[in-house]
Amino acid sequence: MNTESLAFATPQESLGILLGLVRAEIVRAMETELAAKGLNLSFTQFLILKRLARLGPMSASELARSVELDGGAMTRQLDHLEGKGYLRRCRHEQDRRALRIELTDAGNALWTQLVDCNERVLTAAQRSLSEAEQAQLQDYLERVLHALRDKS
Amino acid sequence: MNTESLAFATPQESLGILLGLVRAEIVRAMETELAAKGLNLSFTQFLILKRLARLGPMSASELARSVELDGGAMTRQLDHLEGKGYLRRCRHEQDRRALRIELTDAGNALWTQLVDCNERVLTAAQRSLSEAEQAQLQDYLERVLHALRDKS
DNA sequence: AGCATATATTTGCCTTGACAAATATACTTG
DNA sequence: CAAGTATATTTGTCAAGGCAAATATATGCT
Repeated sequence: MNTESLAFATPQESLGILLGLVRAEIVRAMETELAAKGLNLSFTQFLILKRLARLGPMSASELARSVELDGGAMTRQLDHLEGKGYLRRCRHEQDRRALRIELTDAGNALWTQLVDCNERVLTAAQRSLSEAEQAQLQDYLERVLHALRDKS
Repeated sequence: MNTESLAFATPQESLGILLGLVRAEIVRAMETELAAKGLNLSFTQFLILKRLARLGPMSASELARSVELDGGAMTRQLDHLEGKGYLRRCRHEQDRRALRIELTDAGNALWTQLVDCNERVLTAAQRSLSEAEQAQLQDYLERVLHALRDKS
């Protein structure tokens, strides 16, 4: 180039941008890991599977809320994941409006692979932070989140 | 509800999700602030204007890289912002392929309003963190970012 | 100079996610 | 119980962004 106005990188970013950059890198890294295993999953799909694996069966809207995904978008992701055979839409016993989304055996099997990817990426991302610092980072982020949500 | 399986909130989220949640809240808050001032700007557009105001004129692709936005998407955002009269596409003196994007007077005037919104949102977001903690959060995030980028 | 390669911008195509409307149930109150 | 309101899921529509192809320049090498 010429003017050498290095606009890239991260020169004292404001929080909003910085968060976006970090998140984008994590998403990218995760999807790369997944692709390396021959898995064709988006980060969103990974999150959905993670929730189900961690918290067990739940309704589509609970799932949507927990991942901050729109209900409509969730319906379509469920279509994909059900199509791939990783989960099942069952009837909800107490509420006939709702579904009970549960992992299939294939879904559970898949999860064991995903744990791995997840682990590797998070470890790599935080490798320059001590255990204490990692905990602190998490704490700070949670406090920021609460501050934004409770506009008290 | 029934089962009370509180899947919402933020019970020990992994970094990826947490970052997404925080960022989403910041974006939401910023756009709300903007709308409150009668401004119809997306967070992305805000970022573009911010870059130009802070770093001065630069090419479209420098701008795109610095906001982590795809080149094609940038072209379209520039269309919008130029249409609203906030910026101008000029010829780049040294490189006839490139553009020199610069703020118009209206764009600079707008920026003085945006600084305000930006300030308010970031202050609110970090209000439960001390100055020292805010700096530390920034530092941690930058370290994570570097760790992810330099896969050394 | 001639050619191959790299970069800047634009455009077309496609996917994702937000929002709103439609439908089916649930819940709440008079 | 009936009416009104709230919630769950699905579908249509739209805007935003990623990717690839097209075009115009630049740059580097021979």
